[in-house]
Amino acid sequence: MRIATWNINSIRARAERALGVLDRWDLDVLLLQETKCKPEQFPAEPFEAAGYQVAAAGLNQWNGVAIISRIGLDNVEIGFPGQPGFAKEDGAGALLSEPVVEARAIRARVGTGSRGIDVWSLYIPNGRSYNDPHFRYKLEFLRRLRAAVGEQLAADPARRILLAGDWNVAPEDTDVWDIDFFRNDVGMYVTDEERAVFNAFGKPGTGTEGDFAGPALTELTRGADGADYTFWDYQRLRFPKNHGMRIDFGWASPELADLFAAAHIDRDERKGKGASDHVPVIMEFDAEA
DNA sequence: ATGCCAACGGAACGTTGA
Repeated sequence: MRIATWNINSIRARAERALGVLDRWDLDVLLLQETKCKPEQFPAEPFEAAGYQVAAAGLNQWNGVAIISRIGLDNVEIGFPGQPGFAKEDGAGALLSEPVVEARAIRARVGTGSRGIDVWSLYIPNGRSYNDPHFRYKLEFLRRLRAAVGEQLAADPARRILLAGDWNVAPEDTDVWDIDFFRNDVGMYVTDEERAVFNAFGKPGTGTEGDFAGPALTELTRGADGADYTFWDYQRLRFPKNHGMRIDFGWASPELADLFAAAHIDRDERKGKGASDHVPVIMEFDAEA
C-alpha cells in the first residue's frame, strides 16, 4: 500500500499533475495541503473517474486540505479537538476579531483491511517571523495536535494513525540548504521552540499534570530516497541550485510504523512548467489495502 | 539539465507563502 503527502499549492491549478502523481506512484491515498479552495470548488470529477473518493476542507482561497483515496474514505472529520484558531491582533496584542479555526486538518479512515488506517492531512501554520502572532499560533497548533492524537492513542494504543503533511519545521540543520542563513536571516523553521514541539511527536506522553498521554510516534520519511529536500522556493533559482528545505513529514503510530517499508521523495515533480514548490513524499507499507 | 515567484480574488494590485 502506498500513501503520499503533498503540498500542492492549489488543486485547481494542478489537478492534472495530481492525477499524474497518483498514476506514477500507483497511490492508494494522497493527502493534499494548500488546496486553496472551498470543497464545492474542488475538481473532484477527474479523481472520481480514476476510481478515487475525495474529502476536502476549505473556508476560502487560503490553506485547504484534502484526502483522495481509492481504498475507502470513511469517518471524515475536519479539524481536531482543541485545534486553535487565529485571531487578528492590534500592535498591543488585543484581539481585533474572533479566532478563526482554519482549514488545516482533515482526517479519514481509509483501508478495507482488518482495522484500516486513520490518515490525517495537515498543514501546520507558517510562523512568519519570531515576534509575529503567527509564530505563537504555530507552536500552539502543534502542541494541541500532539495532545489530541495522544489522547486517541492512549484510548486505543493499537490504532493505526498517520499524521502527514507540511509541518513548516526543519527538524535537523541539514534540512535546510544553509543553516546559518536560516538562523540569522530567515529566523523561522529552525528554532528550538519549533523543533521541540515537532520532536514531541516522537516521545511518549506521561498523561500527568496536563501533559499529553499515549505512546511515541515514528517519523517515517527521514531515510527517504530521491532527494534531501521536499520544498524549493520559486524565487532566486532555488531549485536549479538545490537550495531547498525538508519540511514535509509523516508520523506513524506504533502499529502502523511496524508496517512501514520505504519512503520516497518525488523530486522530478518539482521540474517543468506549473510545478508546486513542494514535491510529493511517498510512504510504502507492507500491508494489503 | 531543473531556470530567475505563483495563486488567489477580482479585474489593479494586495495578501500569502517559505
